[in-house]
Amino acid sequence: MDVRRSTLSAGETRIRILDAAQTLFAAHGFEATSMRMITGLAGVNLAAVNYHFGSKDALVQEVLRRRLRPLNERRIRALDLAEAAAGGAPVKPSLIVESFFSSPLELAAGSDAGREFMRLLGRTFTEPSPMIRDFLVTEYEVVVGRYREAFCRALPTVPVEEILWRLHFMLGAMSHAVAGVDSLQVLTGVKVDEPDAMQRMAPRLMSFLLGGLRAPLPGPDGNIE
Amino acid sequence: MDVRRSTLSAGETRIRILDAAQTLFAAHGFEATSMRMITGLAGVNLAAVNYHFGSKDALVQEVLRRRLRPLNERRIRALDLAEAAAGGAPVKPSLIVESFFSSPLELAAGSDAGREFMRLLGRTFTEPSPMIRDFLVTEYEVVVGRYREAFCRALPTVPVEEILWRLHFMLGAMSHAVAGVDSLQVLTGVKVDEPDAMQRMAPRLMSFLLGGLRAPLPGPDGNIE
DNA sequence: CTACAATTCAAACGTTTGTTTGAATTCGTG
DNA sequence: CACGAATTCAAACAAACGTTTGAATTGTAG
Repeated sequence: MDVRRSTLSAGETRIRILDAAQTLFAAHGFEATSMRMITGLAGVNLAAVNYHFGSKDALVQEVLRRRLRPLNERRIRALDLAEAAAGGAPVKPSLIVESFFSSPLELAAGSDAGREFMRLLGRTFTEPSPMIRDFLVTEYEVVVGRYREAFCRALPTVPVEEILWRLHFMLGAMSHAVAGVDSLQVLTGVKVDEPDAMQRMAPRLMSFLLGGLRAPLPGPDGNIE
Repeated sequence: MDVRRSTLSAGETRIRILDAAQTLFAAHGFEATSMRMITGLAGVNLAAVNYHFGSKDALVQEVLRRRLRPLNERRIRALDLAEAAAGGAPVKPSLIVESFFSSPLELAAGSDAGREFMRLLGRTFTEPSPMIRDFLVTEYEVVVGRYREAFCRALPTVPVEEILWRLHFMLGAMSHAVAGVDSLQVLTGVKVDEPDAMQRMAPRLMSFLLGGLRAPLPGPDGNIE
């Protein structure tokens, strides 16, 4: 009848499902997004998800993996470059931080789909579901290991536990920042929805992270200063 | 048969539901927690939730409000005290930060239930549901307004937008830190589940937040240094 | 064109969801 | 005790969920 309804050009259905799922997961969360919402937005049959991905859980993983894997690969390459440029010497902490955080910030700033995915990813970190937790552990295993080692080499006098705490805090700040967190967005007046919000945020976040990383360690009895 | 099954001493049912719901919401999220799970853990009849709270959404709000309202009231009082001690002069930024963040950290460090609630609250910030978003906006309206004003008075040379960004980042770091974020917890080796994890984390987080707050502002073209 | 594999489709599957009902029970009070 | 209000209870409600089915359609090689 109309322009090729039948011919979805091989793999088109898969991609339309992934795109629709990413949008809806970002907007409503995993649990609150039904298969019918996904297939409805994608314009495909309800059974297509189970045919192409096997289950809803598998679809969730594929939606995340599709963008997260290239993202972490870029992080690895960025660290490779930094370490190569440093010769045998440790990489400067600020450069390590930049290598880790510039990729997601660029992704979020690059396109609507990128911002949408980073918002989804930020929320995914707080998902309690074991299936998602296990998935994230697997996907982040290598990259976190590499960066942890780089930090330890760059800051040999700082106990490893302190480094891990700081890394934990930095991840939280970035994660929340790109996730938008609409509620406090309204309160603080920070509009993360606007297209260029990420470009304006990125340098500010980077400065904040480095400031936190360089902060004095708390004393043994918990005093800060 | 056993010790007063029938006499739940007036209001006991309400509290048992709230406690059970808080535990399950923190463990599985709002959507993934069913009414039958809640009433099952609480040991009450399925219909009790709708009788005492009206709906599941209303229960969610009450679970959050029960602990969040006193928490934000303590924040207000802490700022009142700091401003009174400063006379008419602006309150030191580090003291403002401490006034805002020490209450939730103490709550998280004080008891298992406190840690459980703060974990739930941290996750709640990333909930996309409009009902939860609106609830949070209402609950945080006053306290965020007060602290925003205090920051602006303490840092008159810093543009208000920069202050809001920093506040946004600090909230994110704290939120993620207390929420646990099990996935990266495993990767970084930071165990947030242990009872004394919050006591050890609090001074470290506070130092990180102050370091981030004091970081140099990025240049007009986005350069940090 | 034929035949086989891949994909799409409408329909239905059994469960689980939040909520409601109306009777039974318990509580507070005169 | 006795009464009306408050609460509990087992049972059922319609709706939505993820998934499966088997036939119909489409794509691809021989």
